[in-house]
Amino acid sequence: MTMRLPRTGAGPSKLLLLRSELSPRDDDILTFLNRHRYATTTQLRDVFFAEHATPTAGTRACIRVLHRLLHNRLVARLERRVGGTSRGSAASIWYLDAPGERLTRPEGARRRRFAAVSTPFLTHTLAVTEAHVALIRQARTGAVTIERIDVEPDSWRPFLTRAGTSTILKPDLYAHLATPEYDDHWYLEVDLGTESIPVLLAKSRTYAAYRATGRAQAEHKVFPRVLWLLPAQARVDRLHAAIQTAPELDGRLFVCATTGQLSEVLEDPDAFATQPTDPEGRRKP
DNA sequence: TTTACCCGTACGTGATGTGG
DNA sequence: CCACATCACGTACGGGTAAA
Repeated sequence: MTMRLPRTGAGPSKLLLLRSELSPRDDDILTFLNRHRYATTTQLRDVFFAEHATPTAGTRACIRVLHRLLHNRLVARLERRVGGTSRGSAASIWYLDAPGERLTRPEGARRRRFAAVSTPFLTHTLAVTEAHVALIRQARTGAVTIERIDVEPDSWRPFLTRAGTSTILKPDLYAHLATPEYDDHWYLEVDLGTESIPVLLAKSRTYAAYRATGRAQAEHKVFPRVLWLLPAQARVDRLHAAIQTAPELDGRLFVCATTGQLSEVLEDPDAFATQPTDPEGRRKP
């Protein structure tokens, strides 16, 4: 014989109450964290508190809001070094606590946990978040309009290669951007210099194989270009050369740049293309 | 009038980067 | 290797505003 015990902790009614107390901005912050898993205080400030008079004031407001969400157990905080023990700053890293994850979970989706991850995974995840934040900053200048951004796993596309192998294309980000002249479609790959050039070439071949299926062209009208974001110019040059000399890779598909060059790439993609003629991935509207 | 909240400035702390 | 500049995060504090 068993007895029913009353639920402890935050039950559904309490959660509904909390949801009604959240501002639209709170919802946006939680949704952003759900999509990206992790974000630093600065990243959240740049996305959600950019209208403040000064960055400092935005930071202050951002921290205040995050502390309120922290108090409600909607978000939690890692206090870890960004970029390892020797380099990086002591940024706070925010992620969804269990109630916050439940609140933002899409209908029918499985529960996800964000607390315990390896440092390399965390660093890469934050770098992807940073790329998205950089796109938002760029959009705020008026240079481009963000039509759509997909984060993993929404950016994933399972497919069969010509050899019949079941594969999944896994871009870190998919971005559809618009300028007055062009629609630009990008697959973004964020590299932190931790993988060998042959590994990057193998990933590049996956893009080539996916392109051969014609499915992305059907989805987007063009095949998006692949933008490799790399930590240093030397690595840009190495990957650039490796792609150019790989006979099975179409250089028109790939753009290599450092993370800091992202805005310049968006301004003039052809200047960074591995093979500048006959640009792929953009289409006149 | 009191309270709670929002905002911005000044400043301390701790870390990185640089030049000698 | 050290001194110094620089940067980012967070706290302290005070002004402003709207609701109770």
